[in-house]
Amino acid sequence: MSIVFLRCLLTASKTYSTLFVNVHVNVNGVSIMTNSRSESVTIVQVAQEAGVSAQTVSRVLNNRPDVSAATRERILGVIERLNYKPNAIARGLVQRKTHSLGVIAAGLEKYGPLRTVIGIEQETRALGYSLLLSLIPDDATENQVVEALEHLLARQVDGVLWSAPEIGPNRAWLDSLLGRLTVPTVFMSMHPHPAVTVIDTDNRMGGNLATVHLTEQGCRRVAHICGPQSQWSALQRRLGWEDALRAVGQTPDAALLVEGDWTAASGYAAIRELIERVPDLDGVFAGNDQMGLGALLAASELGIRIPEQLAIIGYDNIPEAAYMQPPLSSIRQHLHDSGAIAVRELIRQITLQRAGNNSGEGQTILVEPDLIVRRSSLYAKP
Amino acid sequence: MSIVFLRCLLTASKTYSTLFVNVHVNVNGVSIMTNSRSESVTIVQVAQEAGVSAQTVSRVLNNRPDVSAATRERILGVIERLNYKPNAIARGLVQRKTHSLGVIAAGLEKYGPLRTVIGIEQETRALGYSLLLSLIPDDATENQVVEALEHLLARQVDGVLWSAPEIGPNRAWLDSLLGRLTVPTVFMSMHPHPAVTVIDTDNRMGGNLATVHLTEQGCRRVAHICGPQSQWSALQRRLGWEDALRAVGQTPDAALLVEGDWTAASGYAAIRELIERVPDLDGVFAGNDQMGLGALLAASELGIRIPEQLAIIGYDNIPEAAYMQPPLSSIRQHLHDSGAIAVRELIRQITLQRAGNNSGEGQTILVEPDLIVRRSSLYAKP
DNA sequence: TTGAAAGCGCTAACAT
DNA sequence: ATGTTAGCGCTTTCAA
Repeated sequence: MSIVFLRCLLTASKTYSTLFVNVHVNVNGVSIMTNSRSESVTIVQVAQEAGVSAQTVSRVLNNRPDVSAATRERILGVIERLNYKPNAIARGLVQRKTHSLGVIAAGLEKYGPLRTVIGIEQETRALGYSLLLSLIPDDATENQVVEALEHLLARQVDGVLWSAPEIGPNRAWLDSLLGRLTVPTVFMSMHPHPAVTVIDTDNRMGGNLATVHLTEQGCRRVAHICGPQSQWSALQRRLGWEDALRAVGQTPDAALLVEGDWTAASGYAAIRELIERVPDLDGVFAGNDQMGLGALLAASELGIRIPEQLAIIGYDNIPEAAYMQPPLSSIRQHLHDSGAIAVRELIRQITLQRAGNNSGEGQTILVEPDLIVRRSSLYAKP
Repeated sequence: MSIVFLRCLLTASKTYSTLFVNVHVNVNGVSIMTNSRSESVTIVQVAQEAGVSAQTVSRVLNNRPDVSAATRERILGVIERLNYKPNAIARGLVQRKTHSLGVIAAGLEKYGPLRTVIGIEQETRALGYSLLLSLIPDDATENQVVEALEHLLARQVDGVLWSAPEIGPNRAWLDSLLGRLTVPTVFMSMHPHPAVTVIDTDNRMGGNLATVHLTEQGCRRVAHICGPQSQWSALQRRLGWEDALRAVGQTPDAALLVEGDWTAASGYAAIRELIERVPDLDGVFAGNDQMGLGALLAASELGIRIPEQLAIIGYDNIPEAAYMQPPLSSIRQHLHDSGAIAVRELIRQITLQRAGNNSGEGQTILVEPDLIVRRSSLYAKP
């Protein structure tokens, strides 16, 4: 057994081949035979061993009723003894159904997309399906997207979960995509579209909840640090903010809006910008909690007391929000649930389609978020 | 198109079926035929269309040299025209190689495991493989683990990446697992073992780096908030802490050690505990940045100035660390790289095994972390 | 350079 | 209740 230590050379390019390898330690000649190249057991071998035809074994495997109890017992015994496991690939080929779903996701380093994918995975497995994961960059080119999709389709996934942010209002792009979707597909973030099913959280409602909360605290100049406006969810949150301002008779002011990129760094920069632009700023709705964190630090460095002078609320309700200084109010989404709902909806569509009931009609389901109040938003109206 | 709004009933159980459904809006009868149930194109159809046999098409698909340029061109044209995509399932069945890898992962809600999986996914796709994702709980039972594994193996993955924390020092459990691993497997976190390949970051070195940094700042009473000691990485970080204390002539004191569960909440609680136990505490090495965040808040609430009175360092170097109050020093790991390295190593082993060179010998590769100094650890020795 | 035959492991459809 | 036949879409092997 040898132990090798690697030190990454960060100034060089990021690929493995350019890593500086530093061998430190011992080789010792232990050699345990792990797994001999044993050919795996097939249904025919089980059948022979049990003295029946492969078909009968297949019936047992698929829990068909038309097998005598005695035969079933005997076959189950042989299966156990030979440690036989059905080959899902072969089964998928003949049934034209692989019992696998593909998910195209982006931005897993962010809380929302990640939780959604985790919810998707758990429901997928709970329902007996496998999940093929395909990650694309947030700003993926059409080529990258198509490649990721073709990859999943070549694997004969039974359905696709589209968990990447919609890129811009590019309807043409979407249409080209829809043409390639030869299997049922559910989108996780997308403007409602008559031909597609969308399961999402209600970002506009969430943005509204956050902003109304601030105005109710007495804030009169509420800014918004929004996410990239090319992304549907970020756009909706901003509209929710505007709705809330209009509800108190204000016209959303461009000076109150700064676009960030979801990172704490961008939230930090946004506050410095806003403070300069808007001297009487008294509330900030950050489009996510990371940007909220950056806002908290910037305010602290500028000597602004949160929440007495400036109320701040984030979005996502990440676990860390409760431990920021001060603890950050936020909007909780039910991402895990919406991932699970999407999987169920997708499998429902797969089943329907197989039964020939292909409606072709899209449905949009929006899961409602809720407000979590912590100290950062308890503005003390002067 | 209908839009449905869902409000989650959190007091009820978490399953979809118990969600309270609230239908708000419009149905409109747009019905676009998305994808007709077109049977997909097969190699035989391409062959007929091109006036050749299926084998010749196969040769073109697999870039075999023994096809005349003219025939190749013609076939490629037909493939393009019919929009033919080879069926990877059928190919996998006959070749006994699916070009897919399975990853068993846990704890994706934590930064480290997530980045590792992202690294794995990217390298997997870059090398032309698919990735099947199987998540298990951090404290998975043997049954859950076996089920997840069997699931992947039934799908005929060519190899497995084990990215779940080793649970306890249970060698018997590992042996039972190894017996089931009928395909090459690489572990991401595991004590070195002669029969398995392990790609990991050097957590002991990291723990040591963190602690040495604190002692070099002049801290004399350095506590450690460790992760669950049943997990290999947490255990190694603790040993690194002990190494560093011994290096300055101290004997690690049980009073200086508190076990957390990686959450900010546990870091928060740990500081309150430590302050009570150790009045002259002057340094804390938190086993990850979330616990470090909790520690920062607790210290702040107790009126302890960081770093002047108490130096704190975390681990993982999450992006948010730079925006904590004060910015949190940390240990950066090259998780993305180690994920990528693991994939390469796994595919190497798959290739070797197919060539008959099954060494059966394990190798351990440790990627070295490095220290990131920010304000939280700049202790001012009294 | 190309084609015909066989078969990967399994199940659907029809036998009996 | 059980077996036989055929074939999913592709590649391998061998022959031409």
